[in-house]
Amino acid sequence: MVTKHRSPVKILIVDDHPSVREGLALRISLHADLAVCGEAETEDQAIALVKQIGPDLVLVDISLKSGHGIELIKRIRSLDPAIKMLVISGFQESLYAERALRAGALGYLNKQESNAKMIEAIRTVHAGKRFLSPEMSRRLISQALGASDATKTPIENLTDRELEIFRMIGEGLTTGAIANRLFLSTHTIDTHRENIKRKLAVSTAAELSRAAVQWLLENG
Amino acid sequence: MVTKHRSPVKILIVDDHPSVREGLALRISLHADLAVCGEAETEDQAIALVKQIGPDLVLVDISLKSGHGIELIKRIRSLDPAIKMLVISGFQESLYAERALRAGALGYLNKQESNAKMIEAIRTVHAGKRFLSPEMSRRLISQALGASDATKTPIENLTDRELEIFRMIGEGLTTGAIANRLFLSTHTIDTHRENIKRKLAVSTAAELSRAAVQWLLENG
DNA sequence: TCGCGCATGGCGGATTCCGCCATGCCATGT
DNA sequence: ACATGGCATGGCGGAATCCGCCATGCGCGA
Repeated sequence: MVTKHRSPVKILIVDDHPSVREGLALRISLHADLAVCGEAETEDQAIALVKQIGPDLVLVDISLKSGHGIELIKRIRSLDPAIKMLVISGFQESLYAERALRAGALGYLNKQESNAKMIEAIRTVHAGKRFLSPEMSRRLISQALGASDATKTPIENLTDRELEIFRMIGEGLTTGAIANRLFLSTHTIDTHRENIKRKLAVSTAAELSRAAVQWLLENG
Repeated sequence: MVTKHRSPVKILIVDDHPSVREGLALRISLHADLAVCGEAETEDQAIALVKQIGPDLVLVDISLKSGHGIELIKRIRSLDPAIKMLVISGFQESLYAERALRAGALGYLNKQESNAKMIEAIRTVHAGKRFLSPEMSRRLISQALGASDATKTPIENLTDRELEIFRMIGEGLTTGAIANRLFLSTHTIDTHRENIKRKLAVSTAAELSRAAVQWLLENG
């Protein structure tokens, strides 16, 4: 690819909170080399905009209602691997960060970070380099070096899909409601519930619900 | 121009996400009759700023890490009952919303709401009137029309037996397990569950479970 | 005495739970 | 190239639960 000298980086913002989107857009627009080229509220909106305007970089809020943004990241990567993605999140939990990075994002940023840090992250990711918090880096490195099991909680052994459903259980959704929201059979949700229960070592639906609500309150 | 204008409403924003604060501040600053006079990240910071600058209205994110903002609302009201408070939240959960309103907030707004809605909420609350979502209003009204005492929290309207069962639900016990422990028929537990659901204004078993776990975690 | 809240429990249909199995996909290793 | 294994999807059948309705009895206050 030819390096572009003057045209600003086209950035697409994906977040389901209008206030967050506006805040991010404002902060970005203060820099001449960056330009917000669109905003999306949902995963489908985001995909449509990616196809339509072909952004250079997508800023994804990982705490989207459906799919946690992980699915969105996967879809964007499969659409165009050249598009850089930076994940922003309110969770300090590395849980989502690691999944997001594995799915194709180049960087991970906490919402609490300063404006300057965010701009730095955007520029770093746009240059094709990873941007991680020091603690994230440390954790991933130590994990790569071997001692992966010790630091993992049972929750981290859940697959992306399982975690998504686990969160919905924690939000108080019924099996049917989850199936509807994900356009899946209730049998599928049943199976996922079964697998989650096994991984978390709980035996009844009531215990599963309790674990999900508790985890969500502590980590959401 | 020699217009005789009222001084703008002084608004203090309390939220632990800088990006959310900036987004809110931007949206507010577009209106001449409103002015952001300060931002706080923590409960203590908020109290200090309230004492220092005496805002007309405080915008509180209910999902603060410590105290869920409820304690903050109580403290501000005891400092100066004239200060209006509007609660914003990413969650539609009635448990916190209702507590917030009872603690002294005048309005409750979901983060997903449009800019116009938020400005409307701010002006309504500043005028000393309540601002609630249709959903919240419906719940509170149906609750008021029920046989419950509106001056108490929903939980306090539970009978001893109901509270006992509510706690067990929160511990993750199934209907059958509760029946066994109390030497009662499962039908009896069913009826109690039904009555508890009505009093707490929730509609499904999943929501009941969520409310029970949440309440148990917050109260011994 | 009358009513009302409270605890108890039954009924029937809808839904969910639970363990089991099957298929298809894809990444990984040999 | 092929085997393996993890992941997502979803069907089956019996058990349990949920859900709204109703009924009984008891105690307490108007």
